[in-house]
Amino acid sequence: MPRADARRNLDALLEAAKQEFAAHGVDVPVRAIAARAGVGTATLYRHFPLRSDLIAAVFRREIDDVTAQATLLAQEYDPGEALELWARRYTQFVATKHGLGAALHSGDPAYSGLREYFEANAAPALQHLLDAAAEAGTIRDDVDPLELISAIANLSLPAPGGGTDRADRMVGLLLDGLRYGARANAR
Amino acid sequence: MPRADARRNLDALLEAAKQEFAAHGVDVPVRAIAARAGVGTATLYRHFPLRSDLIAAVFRREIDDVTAQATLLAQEYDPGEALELWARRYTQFVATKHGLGAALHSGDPAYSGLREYFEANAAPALQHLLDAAAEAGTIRDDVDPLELISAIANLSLPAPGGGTDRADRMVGLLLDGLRYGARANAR
DNA sequence: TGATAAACGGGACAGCGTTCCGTATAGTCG
DNA sequence: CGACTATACGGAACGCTGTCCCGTTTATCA
Repeated sequence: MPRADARRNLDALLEAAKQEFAAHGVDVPVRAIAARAGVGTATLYRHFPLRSDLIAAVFRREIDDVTAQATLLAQEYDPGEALELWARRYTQFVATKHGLGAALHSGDPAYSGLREYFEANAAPALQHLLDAAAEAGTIRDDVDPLELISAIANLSLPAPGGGTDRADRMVGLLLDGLRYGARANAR
Repeated sequence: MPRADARRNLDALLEAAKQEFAAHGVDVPVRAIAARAGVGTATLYRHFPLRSDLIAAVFRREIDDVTAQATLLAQEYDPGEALELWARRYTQFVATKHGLGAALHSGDPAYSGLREYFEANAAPALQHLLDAAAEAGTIRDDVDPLELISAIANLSLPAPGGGTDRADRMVGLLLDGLRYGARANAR
């Protein structure tokens, strides 16, 4: 069992990192995170040997949030509606967390674990939404959740030019594509 | 008129940077680029006041290459074929130049000029291909080249998991989507 | 309460982007 | 052809980064 202060500091670091990332991006210096958490840099590095480990841990938390929302929406809304709502939130999620997409696509092996975690958790949650909607007949049933989630993520990458309008339009188009073959089971 | 040695060094720097970027990614140290070019770091910084300026200059060159290929293909192939071929090469281009997509989407104002250059040059070249193909009746005529080029780029971002298979499949799907409404002019 | 393993803070180190400044040289003019 | 000068040069210096080290503090438990 870890010492109580160690656990306190770990929580403080995760929270401080989340705030600093939101305020100044993932490139914020580690010292700033440690300072906000009220600990020394060595304490940070004891819990997260690499800077990327801390980033991964924070994003893992946020992936958990998104996953949880999927199952929540599935319980409270009609299948088709739940899928639509979740896609919208996911778009917002990716567009907001500026570093996430970049980290997942960086190819840096430091984030391969994060990618696997993402695929292992978010994909099944989406699969559940897709299955329910397909059974209700509102969408086609031949889409791979991993490819769909990846496509949504790519389309949601923040375009420096404008707001999230473009992403919303593209994702809407994608969802219409899902509805296109509903019940028809056409290739 | 600039001094002859200055121009020589500028060319050497661009070539060295291109090679270093290809070999070690865009995060390669400035000193390594200067060393390969056989100049001091100050010389590099005199020509490119910011590191990002050098990156932008190299990518500008490569954007020129892609743009030139579009007009070249338009002369040598049927409209539909030229579009297909160019899309394939563009996919390869984005997938290979690991830093390009990240730079264009980073939101870093240092690259906003690069983005504008890209849009000002590549988009018209693609527009030309699209117009020709639309006139030949092989594709629909209601697509914005900027959105299409952006979508292709996003779908072509290298997926850390596998090769370019996924990107090829997604882009192929997109092109099929273009062909879908050909001559029908259906919304 | 005192022993001790666990955890701590902050300074040290190497490497990065960027700047400074004394030196060398390409281009020009007598 | 040779000297003069603006231009360009190299490399050391600076500040900041991620990461590591080590002497000190503290939570835990007999």
